[in-house]
Amino acid sequence: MKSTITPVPTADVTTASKARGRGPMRSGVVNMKDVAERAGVSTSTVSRVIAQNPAVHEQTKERVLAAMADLNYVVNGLAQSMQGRGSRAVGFLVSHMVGPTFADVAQGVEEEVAKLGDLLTIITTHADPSGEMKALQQMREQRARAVLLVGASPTGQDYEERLRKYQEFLSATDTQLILCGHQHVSSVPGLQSVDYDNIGGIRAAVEHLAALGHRRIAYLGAAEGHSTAEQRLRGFELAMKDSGLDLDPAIIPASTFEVEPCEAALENLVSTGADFTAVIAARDEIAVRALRVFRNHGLSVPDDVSLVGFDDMPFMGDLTPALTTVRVPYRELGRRAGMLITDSGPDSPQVLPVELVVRASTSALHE
Amino acid sequence: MKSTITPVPTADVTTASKARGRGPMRSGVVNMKDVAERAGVSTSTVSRVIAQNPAVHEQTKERVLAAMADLNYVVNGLAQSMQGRGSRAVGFLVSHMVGPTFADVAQGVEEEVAKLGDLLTIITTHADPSGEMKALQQMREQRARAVLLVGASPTGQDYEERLRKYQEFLSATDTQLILCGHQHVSSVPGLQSVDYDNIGGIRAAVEHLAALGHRRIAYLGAAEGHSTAEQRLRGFELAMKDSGLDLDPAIIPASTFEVEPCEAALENLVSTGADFTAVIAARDEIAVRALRVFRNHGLSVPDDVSLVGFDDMPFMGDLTPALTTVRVPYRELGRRAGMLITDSGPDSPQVLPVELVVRASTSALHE
DNA sequence: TTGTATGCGTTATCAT
DNA sequence: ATGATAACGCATACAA
Repeated sequence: MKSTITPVPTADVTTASKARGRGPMRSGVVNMKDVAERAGVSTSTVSRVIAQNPAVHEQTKERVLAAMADLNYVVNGLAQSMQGRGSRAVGFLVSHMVGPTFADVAQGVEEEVAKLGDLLTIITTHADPSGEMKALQQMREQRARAVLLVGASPTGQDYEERLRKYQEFLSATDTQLILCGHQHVSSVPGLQSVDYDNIGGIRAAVEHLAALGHRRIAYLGAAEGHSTAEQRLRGFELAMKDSGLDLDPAIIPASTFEVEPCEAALENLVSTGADFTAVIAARDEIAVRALRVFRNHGLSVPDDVSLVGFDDMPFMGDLTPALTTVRVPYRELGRRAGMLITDSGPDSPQVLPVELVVRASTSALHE
Repeated sequence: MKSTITPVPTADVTTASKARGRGPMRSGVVNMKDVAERAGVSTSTVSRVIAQNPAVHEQTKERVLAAMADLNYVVNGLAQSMQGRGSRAVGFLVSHMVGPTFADVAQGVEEEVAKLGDLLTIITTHADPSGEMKALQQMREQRARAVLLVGASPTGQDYEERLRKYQEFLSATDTQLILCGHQHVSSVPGLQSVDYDNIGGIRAAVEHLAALGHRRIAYLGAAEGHSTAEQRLRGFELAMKDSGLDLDPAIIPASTFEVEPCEAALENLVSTGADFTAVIAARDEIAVRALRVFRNHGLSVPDDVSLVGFDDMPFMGDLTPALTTVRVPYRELGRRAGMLITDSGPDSPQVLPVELVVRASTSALHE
């Protein structure tokens, strides 16, 4: 029968309190050498047992395993990572951890990288270049396998320049850089990306409204300088043109991707009696505000005006009226990004399709 | 003038391709020794510069800094951590990364631990003991500073036993175990916890309804075996008693904490003409379904029946009618957990207060 | 102020 | 099948 020693984890180890000369103190945690001594073998053998190396005698292996159990041994992953195989960290950089879209993307990534035993490290950058650099530096120091830049970014030459710097920055530690939920940037060599079809989503919305007879479609969230906002706006412009509809600046108020300014802009549109029969909101959160504005003004959705959102956030189908919106496969987006890291997906830039979910907030134009 | 050498990160390092005898191959990444040689100093000096040790001559320091820049040197955080210096991992274990509550808690934790330079590692356990153990093992191997068990859990002796095991398990690597969003478990010594006031939240809901004249209050989400569900149900029972109201099993259908069964239970209640004037849903998501059921049956909220939810998820104020619900400070919950790790908060078990947000779904009982 | 020597815990190579 | 040894990259005690 096996011995039933109850080990006291951090104490009673042979060398625990050994008086030593130089260098830092022992952590007090059981290490491989302790196991080796207890099992009467060398550390090499212990290492082999851990690595499941078959070239270990069955009996020896059992002795080692027993020693490990007795001493409550836990292999040091940091030391393992130092042996060249690289660390198992995958960095997930996001401006803020906000809402279900973040959660879905993160979940998708985790599902994939966990398959290989990689660890997802999430850092918020506060939408700040210096925060971004700080996070990248941490990921370099951790010798991360990959870093995901998740979500929208400022647009323009500046940012591409920054990405280029990031890419070079990370190359010093052989860390892969991946854009997730951001249009592909071809000017940065070696930069991979996974995105979803913003343009197609807005196009679907426009075509849906056009098919219902709408010709005067307002757009909320028209903004420059924000990658996602620009993509969606561009989609709107393209689709309107392709549908033979007029792009009237009067009902495409320039604002930001934020909720408040859009609400104010719509408020203004409604108060001044602007001419439109439908509204496309660049984000569900804007659409929700629009709903509120219309209600305040005694306007009925969809009888007086049709409304389409974007993202299909939770509860959008539970509003009154239920919101017609564009569903984005955020979870799948994360999964694809993860597959890029684990080499189980194609290397070419991916753009995931989105889907228009038609609900009650849109209806055919009367007469 | 300084030299303007453009360094090629992973190549051209003096010892990069040195033929060697034993051990693993060099990673090819610039290390401290490379920097030391280039600066004409010892690695000790380089180390001191990195550690901001003031006992380094200004000129020497600049030479070292220059060498680091030239070679594109990045300190190895893993090696640092092995000396007890570098940043450490903080594990965030959650069954699924779902919704804004998860995101808020995680954001709160990150805010705090980032202050010490620690890294937040998020792992999903799939509500599965073996997944939990796997995650704990990974965190031990990473020598994590702390592990957070986030969210509800199964209840019962079994689970407390498991927690005890977890605690002992993690003690082998000096890793702190913290419960977050779960009632304190005093039977496990050394186990810390941060929770919010489920009981008080439901009590506030009951008292609000009672003040409005309601006496027949139904409860949706009455379930055993789920820590949060049990807490809230217990809060309901206590508050009803304290308010002098009857606990009628007929309108407290036993179900689960899941949405579907609760919806079915309410459907049944309504169809059979059960006697109640108000409903408390144990979660907002259940409340949303209740809204749907009432609408389908032509019942008006709050005219025919008042409704209260719990969590104050996004958009609850945008429903029709706007939902009265209990707001939980999830972000602050995360922050407190983080403070436990960084030792900037009290060690005693914390229970954060919640707040009833009164909106349109509740109203005074007619006559 | 700086360098030397040693240790952190692991794995890979070579030799037996 | 097993062990001795030399890395991995860094930090510290001590000597100078």
